[in-house]
Amino acid sequence: MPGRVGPAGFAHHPPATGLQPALKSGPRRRWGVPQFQSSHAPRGTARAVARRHHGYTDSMSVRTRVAPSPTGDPHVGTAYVALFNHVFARSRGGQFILRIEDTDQQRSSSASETAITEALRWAGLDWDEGPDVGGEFGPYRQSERLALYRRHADELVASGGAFPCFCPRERLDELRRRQQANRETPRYDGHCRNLDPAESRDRVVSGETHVVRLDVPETGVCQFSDEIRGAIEIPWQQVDMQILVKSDGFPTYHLAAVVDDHLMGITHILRGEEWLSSMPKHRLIYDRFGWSLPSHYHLPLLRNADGSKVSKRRNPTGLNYYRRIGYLPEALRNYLALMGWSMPDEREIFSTEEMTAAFDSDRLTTGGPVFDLAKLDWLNGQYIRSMATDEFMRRVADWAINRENLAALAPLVQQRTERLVDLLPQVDYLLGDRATLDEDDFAPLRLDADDCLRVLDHIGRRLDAQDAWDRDALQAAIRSLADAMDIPTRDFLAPLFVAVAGRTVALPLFDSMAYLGRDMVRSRLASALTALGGVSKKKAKRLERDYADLQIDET
RNA sequence: GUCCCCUUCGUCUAGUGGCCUAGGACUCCGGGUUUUCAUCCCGGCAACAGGGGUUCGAGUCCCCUAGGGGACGCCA
Repeated sequence: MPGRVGPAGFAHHPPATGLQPALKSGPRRRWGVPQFQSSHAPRGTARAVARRHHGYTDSMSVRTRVAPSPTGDPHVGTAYVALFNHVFARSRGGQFILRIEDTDQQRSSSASETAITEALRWAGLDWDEGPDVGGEFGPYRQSERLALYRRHADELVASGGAFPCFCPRERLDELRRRQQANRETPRYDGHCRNLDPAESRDRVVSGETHVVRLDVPETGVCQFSDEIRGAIEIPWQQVDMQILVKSDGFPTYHLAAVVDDHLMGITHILRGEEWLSSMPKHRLIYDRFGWSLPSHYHLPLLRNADGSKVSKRRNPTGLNYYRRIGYLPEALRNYLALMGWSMPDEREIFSTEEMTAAFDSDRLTTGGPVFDLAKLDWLNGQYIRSMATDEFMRRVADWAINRENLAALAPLVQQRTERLVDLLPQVDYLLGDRATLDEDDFAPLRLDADDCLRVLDHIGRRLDAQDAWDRDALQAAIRSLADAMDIPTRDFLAPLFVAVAGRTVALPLFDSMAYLGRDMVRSRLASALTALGGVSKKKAKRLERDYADLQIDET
C-alpha cells in the first residue's frame, strides 16, 4: 500500500520510484487499511522513552516537526500546524521537533525567532528537539546547516538531478513576461540545462555567479498521495525547474526542507495545504537521493470570513493578539483542534491531552475552516468559568494585573493622578478593550471621515513595515508619515487617538501603542477602519497606490 | 490563464450506501431561574452547490458543471 504508513513506520515503504501505478482514487476510507490502534492504547510513555535511546536505527519512532520561518510575528497558522504535529507525534509515542527555516537572509531575524519560540511555548506546544533545547539531530536552525545543503546540492548536480544555472535576472524576467503574454504557465525554459556539463563545471569553478536548479521531467505525471485526500496526480509539465540553491549559496525551502526532514528522521509531515502543489518537486528530490518519502498530510488552510486564506488585514493572525487580549492557551488549542478535526464522540470541549489520547488522523477534514472568533469566545468562557477561583486569580495575574505590568504603566499615570481612583479610567483602554467605535466618534475631528480613513489606512501600512516597536521608533515612523502626507501632526494624530484609545484625550499615544503591542494596535486600526465605513477592494487598491506614491523620509 | 485541492445550517462540524423525517455546537431569536447583569436551563430558525449516472436504495460511489481556495518567486 504505497504511501500509507502502518504501525511499523516509514521503513516499510516500497522503494520510491515515482512511477508506481496510480493508487485507487477515492477517499482514503475505502482503501481498507487497518486502523492504527493508537487511540485506544495507553500513552506508553515508558516505551517512547526507551525508543528514543535507539536513535537513528529505530524505525518505529514517529517524528514530526513544525518549521516556521523567522520573518515576522508569530502567526496563528503556525500554532495550528504545530498543534497537529505535536498531537500526532505524541499520540504515537514519538517526538515533535521545532526547526527554524531561516534561509531567507534578507527577511530572517533572531528577534522574530525568539518571538515565535516564546509564543509557541505560551501556546503550550512544547517540542522535544529544537534550537533552544538541542537534540541529537541538530543543529535545528537551517542557517547553521549550510554545508549539508551544499553537499547534497553538489551530489544532485553530479548525478544529473540538478544543474547550475547562470541566467541573469533580466533574462528570467523577460522570459516570464513573454510567457505570461502568451498565457503560458511561467516556467524556466531549460536554457542552462542544455549547457555542456564540462563548460558549466568550469564556469562554476571559476566563481561565476549561479544558482542550482532542479531538473524536471518534460512529460508524464507525478503521482503521490496525501493521507487525508488520497491519490493525486500532477503533470510534470506544470512543475518548474525550481531553484534549489540561491546565488548567495543559501538553499531554498524545497531543498532545505527535504534534506532536513530526511536527515532528522521525520516520518510524517503535517503542513498547510499551500504546499500541495510543491509535492512533485519534493518527491523528485526524495527519489533522486533514493530516500523514502515521509507520509504527507496537507491540513486545510485557515480562512477569513470571505473564504480567502487567513490574513492579518482581515483577522487577528498574530498569536500575541490572543495572548494579550486574554484567551487562554488551552482554549486556543481546543479551538484550533476544532478547525479540521473532531473527537470521535463529538465532544467539543477537550484538552490537548484528551485529543492526543483520542487522535486519529482519519478524522482530519479537508474543507477550509473559517476562523470565526465567536466560538473561541464561548470556549474561552467555558474554560474560565470552570476554573477554581485560585486558578482564575493566578491567570489574571499572569495575564496583566501584576507588578511587572503595572511597572510599565506607572510612569504614564502617576503624574496624572490625584486620587488613586483616577487611575482606572486612564488605563481602561490599555488593560481592557477600547470602546466599540462608530463613525460619530470621528465626527468632531478636524479631518473628515474620508481623510480619517486614509490616514488610518496609511498608518496601518506604515506600521506593518515597522520593525522596532518602541515609543521613539513609533513616533518617528508616524511623524514622517504625517509629513509625507502634509497634514499637521495635531490633526493627523487625532484619528489615531480615537482608533487606539477610543477618545482624543488619553495617555501619550506612542507610549500607549508601545504598551499595547503590534497585534493589538493592528486590530484596533482594523476595527476603526470598519467603523469609518470599511475599505472595499477597489478602495484598498486606490489607497495602496496613494501610499506607494508618498515620499516618506526614512531618516 | 494553467494545474491542483475543496464544497452538509450564517460559522465549526457529525455522517465510512439503508440506523437521515440529516444530528451536535457556536451565533441569532423566544421563554424560564436569578434583586440587575452574566452564568445556567428549555425551546426555535437554519444545510446535503446544481445536473447526470451506478444501485432495490445516494448526503455517502462515479462523471460533468458551477462556485470557492491554493500554487505558478533567487519567500517560506
